Amino acid sequence: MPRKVTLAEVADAAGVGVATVSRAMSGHPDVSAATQDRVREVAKRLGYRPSAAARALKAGSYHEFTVIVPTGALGWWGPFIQTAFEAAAAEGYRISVFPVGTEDDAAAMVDTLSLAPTEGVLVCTGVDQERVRRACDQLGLPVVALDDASRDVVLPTVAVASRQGAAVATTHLIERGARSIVLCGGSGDWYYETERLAGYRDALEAAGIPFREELVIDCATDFSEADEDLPPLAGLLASGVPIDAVFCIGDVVAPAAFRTLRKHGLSVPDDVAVAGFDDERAAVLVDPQLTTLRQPYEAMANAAMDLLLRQIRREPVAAERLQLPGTLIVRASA
Amino acid sequence: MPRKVTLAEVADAAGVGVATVSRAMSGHPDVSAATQDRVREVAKRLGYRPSAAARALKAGSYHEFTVIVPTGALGWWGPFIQTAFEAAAAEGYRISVFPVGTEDDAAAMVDTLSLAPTEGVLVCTGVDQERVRRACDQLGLPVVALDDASRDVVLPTVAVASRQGAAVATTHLIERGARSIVLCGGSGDWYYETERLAGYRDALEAAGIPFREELVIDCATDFSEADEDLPPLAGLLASGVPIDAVFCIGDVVAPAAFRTLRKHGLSVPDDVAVAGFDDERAAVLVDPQLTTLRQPYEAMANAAMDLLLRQIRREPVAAERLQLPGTLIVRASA
DNA sequence: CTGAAAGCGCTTACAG
DNA sequence: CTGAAAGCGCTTACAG
Repeated sequence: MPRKVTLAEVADAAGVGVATVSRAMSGHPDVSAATQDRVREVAKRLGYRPSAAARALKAGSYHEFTVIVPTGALGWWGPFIQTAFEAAAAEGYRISVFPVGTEDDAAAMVDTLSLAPTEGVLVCTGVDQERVRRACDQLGLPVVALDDASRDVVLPTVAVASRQGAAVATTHLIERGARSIVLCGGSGDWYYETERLAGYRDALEAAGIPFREELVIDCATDFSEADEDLPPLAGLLASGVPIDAVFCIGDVVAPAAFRTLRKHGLSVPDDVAVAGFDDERAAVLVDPQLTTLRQPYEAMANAAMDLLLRQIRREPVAAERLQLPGTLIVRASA
Repeated sequence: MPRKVTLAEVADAAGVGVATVSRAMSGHPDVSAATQDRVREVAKRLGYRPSAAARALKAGSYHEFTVIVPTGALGWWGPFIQTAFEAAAAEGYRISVFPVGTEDDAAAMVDTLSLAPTEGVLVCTGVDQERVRRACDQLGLPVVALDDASRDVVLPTVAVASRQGAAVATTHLIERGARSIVLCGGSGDWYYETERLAGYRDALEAAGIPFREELVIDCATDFSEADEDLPPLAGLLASGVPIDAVFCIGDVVAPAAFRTLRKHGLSVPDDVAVAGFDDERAAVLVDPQLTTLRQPYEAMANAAMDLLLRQIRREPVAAERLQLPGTLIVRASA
């Protein structure tokens, strides 16, 4: 491992001034082709690597954004991060992914960020937006949230259109003949939970199917994707209520729902059609594969990057939730 | 968004010199408690955020490592990255995750890295080690690979002990009564494929069960986790060969294997016991949940960080593969 | 206990 | 087309 080579050393070796080396390396038009070639060749031979720190200090800008992602959901964000990465690269920015264990690490995260060479933060989780707002204001750091969970939005926020998406998925189940559709929903604490419930009701209403309270169950409390089964669904099935479809508020609930249905002798999709929401990895791993409402990962990533870049350029951005429509992906489960 | 506040401005506002502010902010013992408090208070009020660039330039070190991860497998690396992140933080290093689309982006990746404020690279994928070696040598950048795929190792490398792990998993199937164990393996191009095949054979031999060529099938060619089923396994079942267990060379193969078995009227684990390798997310999503050999994610992350830090400290590290033992996780599939 | 000054490695007007 | 010099924002001997 050779020690660090500086611009000055390259200049010496090439017999020119540092300014010329700097220009040659950046392809400045004012430098003669011959000099440019020679300098580049020397730089390469010496293993010259420009100091990102010196550059950033000069430019007053790091060209780096930080994306905060909950570790447990890293996979979930795969397609999103890939697009964000490309969108950032197109503007000359790198992306540094910063994994956090839980949402409550937000405070600690911001402390760390105050030392990081970053120009903006993209928070991918339902954090306490108020707290993040204060922390980022304090540091003078632009911030954008990818968040369909927080009720109160005080950050520029990007999300899927939950209500509309849930209606599309539910309507698909209805079109396939379902009438008694269970909603494996949440406890209602989060924004997307109430929105997707509303979308589910919208679809029922549009089809003239009466809403039945007993078909809406809370699968969020104490839920873990590693759970063997889904107790609330098991309870409903044991009660003898006949059902012909299940709409999972998130794909992550589907594997446990499938196991529970199978355990009760119900086959998917013949006895019970199932649809999900997200189109994350779980959707293609279950048997049968899951019909689901795909979140617009690419569009959300582009929108989030745009919101960040606009703040960098000092353009005004509103602290409101931008909701982008998803797409129904039809697979074997419905 | 306020503009950037510098040390000099804080010094002015606090009525002291910049040196004193610098010392006060870093908690230097030579500065009086009164001054320290006052400076800190002013800094906080002004929203002072030290320039990471200026610090890094002064210190000659960024305190940042880059982890290169294939986007498609982001989720797979969740537990690994979390541990790596913590191990790095304990040494005052941040970790920047750099997603790459395919393994062949390695070249492009290194170009980008030459501009990034990083002090070391952790490559999490079976890249062309020769190429990465040359690129990192050129840049004078320490590098460690997490790689159980490459045959030729020219980088300090960390991996799971594949052969031993495969033997443990296969032995477990044998202990559960299996005698005709299919190996859903690979094409043999990669190191872990031959190693896990060897482990499978070790277990058979130890149990006195003859090895049968026809039970080893290639599930790697053209495989995608989104595939409905596993054609090689379907072919084997159609041929009428009786089987009582399946060992999947990676958990990722299990979902398609489960669908194929079910389609052929075979139930898991009653008719066929199944075991996997990795213990990644797929293992808990399938029905029934998968018995599998868990990779030592935490130990691998700690070892990789240690290898990187030793290079930073100019200690010699060998370009060899360190193989760490995994753990059998027993679930319902076997 | 505190401050003035040098210097980390670049880029970019400015002067030739 | 090229170079000497200033300055980005810090930290840290050095001198009080």
